[in-house]
Amino acid sequence: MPRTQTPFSLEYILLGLLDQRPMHGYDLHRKLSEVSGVGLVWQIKQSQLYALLDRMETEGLLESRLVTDGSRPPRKEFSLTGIGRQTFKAWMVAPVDNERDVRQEFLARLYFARQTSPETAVELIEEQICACLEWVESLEIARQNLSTNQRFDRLVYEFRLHQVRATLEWLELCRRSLS
Amino acid sequence: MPRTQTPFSLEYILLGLLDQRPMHGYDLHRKLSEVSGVGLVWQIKQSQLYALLDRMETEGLLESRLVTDGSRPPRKEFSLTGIGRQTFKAWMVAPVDNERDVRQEFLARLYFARQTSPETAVELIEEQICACLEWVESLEIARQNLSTNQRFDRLVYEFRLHQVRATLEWLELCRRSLS
DNA sequence: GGCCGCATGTAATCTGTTACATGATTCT
DNA sequence: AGAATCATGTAACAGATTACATGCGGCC
Repeated sequence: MPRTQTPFSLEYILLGLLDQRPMHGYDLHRKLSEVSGVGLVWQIKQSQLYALLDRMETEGLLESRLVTDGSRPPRKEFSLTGIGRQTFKAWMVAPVDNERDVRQEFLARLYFARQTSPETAVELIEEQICACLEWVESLEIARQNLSTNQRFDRLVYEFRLHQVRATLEWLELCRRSLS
Repeated sequence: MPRTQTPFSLEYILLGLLDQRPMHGYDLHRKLSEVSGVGLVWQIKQSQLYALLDRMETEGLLESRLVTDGSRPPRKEFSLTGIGRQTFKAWMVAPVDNERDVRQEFLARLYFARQTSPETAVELIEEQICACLEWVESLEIARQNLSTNQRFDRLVYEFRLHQVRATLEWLELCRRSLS
């Protein structure tokens, strides 16, 4: 059964982790609870995790097999299907289209892109730089169209410009660190 | 009946708008749909708005009276109670304690603080600057404690530092524009 | 006659959180 | 003996979004 909805961010994180190696729920939760790697930018609650894995399996993104290892509790090991892998790759190489998505979503994509290959990461970074430059441009236009009495609005646009410019500087830094 | 839970952000926005003058639901929605003022940093769906106003009234933050104006549909005009006003003021003057809350939550507080008085706004800004300086400090410590092979983690901390420093620069700019 | 603005809502659904249930094994 | 770790879940709820329902008055 093919899926109708597009997956949301957390689903891609799980796809990315399972693309590296098959894992069971507990493993995934541990990985996302670390204060390093993806765990630094995204966490998940155990209850949500198991529900999500179930749903992703019925949606055809994952497949599972039961692993019984001696005396330990049986584990349900998940791995990517073809569609799952394809869906993940497409997500990973695309830049985010909103400034507020840089903090979590872009960092997550970068995490996986870096593990794929330096070239993949550099390409992602460069596309994100392009997107940021467009944001700067439209923010500057919006700011210029304000009348002098809209002082608060000006502060808001100024804030966003500061944030995007800081993101741009950081992206340049990332690119340099990968060459 | 006194309320047990603390209100969340959107409730404060509504309190703030109703502190300026009593309004009915439709008015509030229009105000938050403008691409200027608070509407620039926070929006609300009509359905959520009416549900929220109901809840806030039963919680004792608001009171309402029916206004019938000739042939037009009757409106339910809301205004703040004493507790409502008190709750709002306490929220408005406090800095946010997480970097990701600057984008919406701090900007909203600043919007209302500026309308209260320049002094209120300056005080809020200065407290937020203090909070930012602490974030910078702990981010720098976290970054320094990384081993050289945790390159992704370093990028994450570097990103957050860039964002907080940009926020700091912008806050200084805000302060200057108010003196 | 039809559409837009005014004005108030209900119902269903989605993502995510909180709290709880269960049971085995390993560590102290 | 008791606590922590391994391992999988269920149930209830909260905040927010999407879609829909209703009805009046004024304008083109």
